[in-house]
Amino acid sequence: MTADVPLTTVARAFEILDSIRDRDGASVSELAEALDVPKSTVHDYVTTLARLGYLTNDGGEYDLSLAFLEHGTYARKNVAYADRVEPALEELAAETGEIVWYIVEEGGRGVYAGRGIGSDALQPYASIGTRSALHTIAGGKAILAALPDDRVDDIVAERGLERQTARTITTRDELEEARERIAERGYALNDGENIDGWRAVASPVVLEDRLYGAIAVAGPKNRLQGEYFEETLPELTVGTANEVRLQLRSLGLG
Amino acid sequence: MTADVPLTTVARAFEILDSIRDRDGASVSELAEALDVPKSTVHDYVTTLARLGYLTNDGGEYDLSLAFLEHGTYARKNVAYADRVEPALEELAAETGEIVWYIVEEGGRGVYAGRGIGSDALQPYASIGTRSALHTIAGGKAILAALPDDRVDDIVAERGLERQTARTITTRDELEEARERIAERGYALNDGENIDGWRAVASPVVLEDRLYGAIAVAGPKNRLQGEYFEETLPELTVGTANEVRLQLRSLGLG
DNA sequence: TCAGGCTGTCCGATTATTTCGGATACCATA
DNA sequence: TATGGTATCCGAAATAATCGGACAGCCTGA
Repeated sequence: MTADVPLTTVARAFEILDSIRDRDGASVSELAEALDVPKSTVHDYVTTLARLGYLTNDGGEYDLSLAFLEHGTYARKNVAYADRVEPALEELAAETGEIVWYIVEEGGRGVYAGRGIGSDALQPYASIGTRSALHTIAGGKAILAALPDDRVDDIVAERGLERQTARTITTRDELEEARERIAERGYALNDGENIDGWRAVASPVVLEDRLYGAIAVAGPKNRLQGEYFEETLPELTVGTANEVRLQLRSLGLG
Repeated sequence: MTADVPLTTVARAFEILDSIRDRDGASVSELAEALDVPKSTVHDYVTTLARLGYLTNDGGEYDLSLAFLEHGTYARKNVAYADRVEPALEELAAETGEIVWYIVEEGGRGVYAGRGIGSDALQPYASIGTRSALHTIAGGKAILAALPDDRVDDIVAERGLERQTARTITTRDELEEARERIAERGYALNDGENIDGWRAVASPVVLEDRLYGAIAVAGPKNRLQGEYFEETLPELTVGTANEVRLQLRSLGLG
């Protein structure tokens, strides 16, 4: 049940936090039942977490506090450099009218770390912090193409290649073929592999052999098609990825 | 050293996370020295946190992971309803050209939970998740005016009224006077009480006796002055607060 | 190539902490 | 005022965290 880690108490604390999030807030009894742990034990955890400021307690209903936002914003800035990337995302969003994402790999999954919203953008299906399987999204495929083979091996071994739609890449052969084509062209395309009717174009951000993430433009199939989808958009996306690369270099990274 | 809570192990885990954040990433030895804890103990903590996905480990350098972003985004949506508020913030930002914030009270402090950026906005001094003392910011004063007296007593007892600039409110009498004026007018003004040269106007968002937060417009003193600062901006801000109130009501809250 | 000094990591007995049933207190609602 | 549901408190038993020390890995400079 609890992960096999040195400190089981810490693992349980985060398990409880996860459970509270899944349930959109929860009471002591609710958690005790859900996790099959005595109420008194759950009580120890939630009071500790509440006193530390990581849980709010609204009349016995516990929920995650905004303290996570503080840590999350820090990680976005200092680990993903998303704040430095966002101006370029906004630019590309303004040019295309679509949603633009900055995707970062963490733990073998793709994290949506930055966003730009264009004027024609549809309601986004993800938000900052959302995680997706790398092989199902354009940005993730761009990242997989830029990562060394053995890292890809590890990721596929750990996370698999789960199907999301009829078009999802599900075999290692298909993935390898895609990686080669992406590496050759410098950009990745996605045609309904994650969500039916959605397409995307993505380009990796690589600086001095270090992969930072990928820039992705996403939109509905009826707008992203033909030459625009296959040539214009890739060109723009690669251009933005380059811009971001230079921006990161100017920070002394790489 | 460690807070007086039922589960010291959990407190120590978060202490380590805080310390890593303060140091902008840290190694085992660094943390061991800083916290005066044996290396082996620190090692147990960081490996646990890393295996749970809350720390990244880049060649012995540990740093917060984007997992906090996931939790933080959740809290922003489900605890603060910031995503529902942001369209109105953007509107007000577009109208005024300044930065607009949605401030929420948590643990006796003000948390910047949502943001809209106007076209003339200067580089913001805060970011999403930043916390400020309530009595030093317009949004915080609006919140203090809307909270019941005994809650304010508790907050002042816990957090005090620390001075930030020459103009900061530092006595309970001044605060009480401000609260009355704000409650009467429906909005709060800030004139360099947090940062010299910055002014702000804020209005609380109250729905069926429940206080959700406050809308604040902030900008440089040379732009926010005279009738515009004292009449036009308050009017706009109160209007937006109302809009947000209706938006929250339509969600079935209150 | 090797030594030195710095890391991170592993181990296991000791020790301190967590655990959990049960008792109690609280707070609605009927 | 009783009732059924909560949260909270307590303390002995059991378990998990702790920490010194041993080891391994990795640079750096000779």
